[in-house]
Amino acid sequence: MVTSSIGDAVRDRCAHCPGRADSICNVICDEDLPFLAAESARIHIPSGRAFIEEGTPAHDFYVLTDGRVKLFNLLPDGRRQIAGFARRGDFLGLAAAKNYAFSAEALGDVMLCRFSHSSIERLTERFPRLQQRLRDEASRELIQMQRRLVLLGRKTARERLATFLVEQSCSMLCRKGRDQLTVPDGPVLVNLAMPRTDIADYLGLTIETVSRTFGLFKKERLITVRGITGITLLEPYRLVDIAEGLG
Amino acid sequence: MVTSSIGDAVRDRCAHCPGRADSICNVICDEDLPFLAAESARIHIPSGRAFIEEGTPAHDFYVLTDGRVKLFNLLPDGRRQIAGFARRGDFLGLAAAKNYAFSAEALGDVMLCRFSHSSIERLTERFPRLQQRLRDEASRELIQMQRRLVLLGRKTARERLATFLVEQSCSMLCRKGRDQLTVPDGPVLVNLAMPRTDIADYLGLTIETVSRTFGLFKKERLITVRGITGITLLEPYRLVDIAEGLG
DNA sequence: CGTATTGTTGACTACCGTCAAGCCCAGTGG
DNA sequence: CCACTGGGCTTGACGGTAGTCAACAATACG
Repeated sequence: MVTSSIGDAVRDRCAHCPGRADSICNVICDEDLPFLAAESARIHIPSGRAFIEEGTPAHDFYVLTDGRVKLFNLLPDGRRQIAGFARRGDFLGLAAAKNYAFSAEALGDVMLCRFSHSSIERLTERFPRLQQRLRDEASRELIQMQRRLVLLGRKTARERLATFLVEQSCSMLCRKGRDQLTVPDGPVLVNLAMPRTDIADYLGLTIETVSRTFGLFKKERLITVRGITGITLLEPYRLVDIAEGLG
Repeated sequence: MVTSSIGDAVRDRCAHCPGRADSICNVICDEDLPFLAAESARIHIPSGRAFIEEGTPAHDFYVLTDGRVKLFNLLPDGRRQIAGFARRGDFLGLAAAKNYAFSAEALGDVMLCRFSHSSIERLTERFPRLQQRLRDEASRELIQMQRRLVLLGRKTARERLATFLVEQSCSMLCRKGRDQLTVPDGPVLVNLAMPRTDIADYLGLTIETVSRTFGLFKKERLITVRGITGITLLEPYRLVDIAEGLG
């Protein structure tokens, strides 16, 4: 594959995983692509389909190459907690021992790259840097988890929704930047692209509370809403303050 | 070091980290102990002392060789969320990128083994199995985190405290078994060994709610309390049901 | 255009948080 | 030995935030 810049070279290295520049496949040299291809399989998941079920034997890892995925846990009576949303380039399956510790469902159409655990073993043997990448991925997730614990354990509904909006806007603006809550001074358009039930189950609230809190934000001129999923953050910095409990 | 059984051999392998049989040091062969010793430092932390502060540059990993540690995050106004409690054999510092994503404080006297990041690099180069161990450690933590999200996002105060008690009893009974909520049929004695504020901040509740819920459990003959920290679970299986939302 | 699904709004409720008083117990000093 | 003190825990009264239930509106879809 001929490329003109380092950025492109990295991005285009793997035909299976064209996502993030630091995606799993990009620790691998060009000449090894056939080896990589032999160890993975491309999979298409239609919208709404679950493809990992909590408690089932964990045989595979996945790299999300296109679309979005929600990861969640259920209580026996049906209460649901969404642990997070995965995006293009994300690695799925680290939160598993013998069995998966979560369920995963496509949010819209999804393309995945599947690697069996034994494939990953072979790949890490051949590409030691991959081990490091996996550890970094796990660290990144652990950091996010800590923030989510604070959100669910100690924040009010208002703070939770503000956190969510800022988080979403960060992840839209820049893939790498979503780990810190930095936003521009001016208005930001965010496309939530998920129903209210998902927002509620992610924030540990009910859809009614989510709806009411959106209403408050509108009334306070913090956001404007276009349709259902199109949200414009009018004063992102104020939302950041609210998210941190300073608003 | 002369040992009589495989179990002892594994346990005694590392003079620094005598904890779990699968502790970080035990991927290392006997003859390499001097190398390991050169890469780590033993540290004593007195009760109540904080030794990792959220947001500070992350230079080191730690292995907890004795005592207990609480890991937590703070909001600017002082609200605290305890993310978890580390025990002998646990690995600390994976939830960090450039900076630590959490603070850590000794719960009672603590002995640590400190490894700089560069030490870990050298160690993983020399002992590739260590990479695998670190990944496993991260996976284990991620699995726990998922359960904690459900607890904080979707469980009632009653369910949270029941979960906590079962969790604690599991971790007391068997170091490895704490990932599943299996308890004996008969009464179990649990020593909480932490103040109510810590329980509250771990469960996302107030100390008053924790206290009241303990009171309810007593009244329902689910537990008996000796002093402040000595709890006997009279019907562990019923507590498990409550923890899962079935009680 | 009609139906179904999803979202919004309102009235009411309940769980848990807040505030305050009192308790228990350990440690201290008279 | 006992009173005193202080910190952590418990208990009670009250209030607020978010949940529940229900009706209605908006949107999607055939």
